[in-house]
Amino acid sequence: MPRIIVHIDMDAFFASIEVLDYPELRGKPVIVGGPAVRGVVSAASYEARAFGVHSAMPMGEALRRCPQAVVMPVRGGRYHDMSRHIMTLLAPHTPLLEQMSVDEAYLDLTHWLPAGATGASVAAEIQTTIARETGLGCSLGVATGKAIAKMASDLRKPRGLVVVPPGEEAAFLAPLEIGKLRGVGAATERKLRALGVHTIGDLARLPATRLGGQFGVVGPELLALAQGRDDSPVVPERQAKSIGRETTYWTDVTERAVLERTLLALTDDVAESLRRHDFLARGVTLKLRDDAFRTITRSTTLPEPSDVTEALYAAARALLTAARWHRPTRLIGVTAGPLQPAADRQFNLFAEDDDKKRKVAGAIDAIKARFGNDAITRARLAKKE
DNA sequence: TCTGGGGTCCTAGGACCC
DNA sequence: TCTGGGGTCCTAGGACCC
Repeated sequence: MPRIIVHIDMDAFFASIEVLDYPELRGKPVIVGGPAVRGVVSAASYEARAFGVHSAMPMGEALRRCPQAVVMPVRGGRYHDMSRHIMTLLAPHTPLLEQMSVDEAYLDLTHWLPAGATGASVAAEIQTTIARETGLGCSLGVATGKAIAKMASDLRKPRGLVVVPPGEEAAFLAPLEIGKLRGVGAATERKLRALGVHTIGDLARLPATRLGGQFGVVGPELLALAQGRDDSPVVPERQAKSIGRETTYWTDVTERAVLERTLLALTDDVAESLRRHDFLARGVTLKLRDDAFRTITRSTTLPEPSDVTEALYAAARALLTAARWHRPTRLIGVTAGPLQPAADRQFNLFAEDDDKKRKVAGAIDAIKARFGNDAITRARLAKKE
């Protein structure tokens, strides 16, 4: 029996929420994004897209293309709240609901269709419900697999609904540009075009032997997808594997003390997130990017899995020292991972010190939860008045 | 044009063990 | 004296996605 997978993708999500909250923006080109210097576009309204503005574009370029655009800062908390509301509207349709990001989800309706309903009718109902309950538009794709449903939802934005009937997957995909295939980014697109592959249909017709070894395991996977075979499952709850924080400076930094201070603040944030989600990290990765956009990472395994700032920061700082990094720095970041549930914490004679720090950290977390993040901070991070 | 911040997965070499 | 082969873990980098 063919599966019935629905992909839902909110239309210009961040920008649409800004228009919702500030109705005077309706009909205007709206860009949600970071600062004009070193910022990028997070979302653009369709009016802004008409000028060639799209997400991930450097802000300077976006404003050159559309000087009259209204630029709004990113309000992550607001989008997150809206996302949760939308998921509660999707949940009644199936227990097999996989949230992919703040504005995207998959539903597997194969065994959850009400009598007399079809994938298309449920998708249409979802679109209507979301518009009524939130005032926001979304596009949907219905197909026998996730990747194909996603490509379908992408085809007629905004407020589209595209159904790919079972058996018509390959025909649906064939005319699309090769770069539209999920898993084909800039690098793979370049290599495929060099082989004369310009559309998904070109790839589907390519003899497997012509792919050779240059695409690794993804080669056969891309070929299968191009031919319409798409059987990855909808997985409701995925285990997080890492938690990280990074920041780009307004201007490059060379002072070691500044790098360390930022690293401590980022690590503090990561540790708090670990505790909030009941995870222990087995390792730490430091990330640095220089003024020429060259990025390096350095990672290490912790002596004991941990969720306290002191242990994570000691490791991150040691990595910074060992990296012998003296370049002008534009970005610094720290990631904790791989993760394990805190319930797996081993009794350890040497972990008593950690245990005290965890109790202090837990008390601080509680104060932040009650009075806000600014209520308490480390002496080393306190702003000098 | 001058490139954010949050992630996942794959590759490849070397260490280490049996 | 010079040498196998498999398995697993660790680390660094890169491709990709939203």
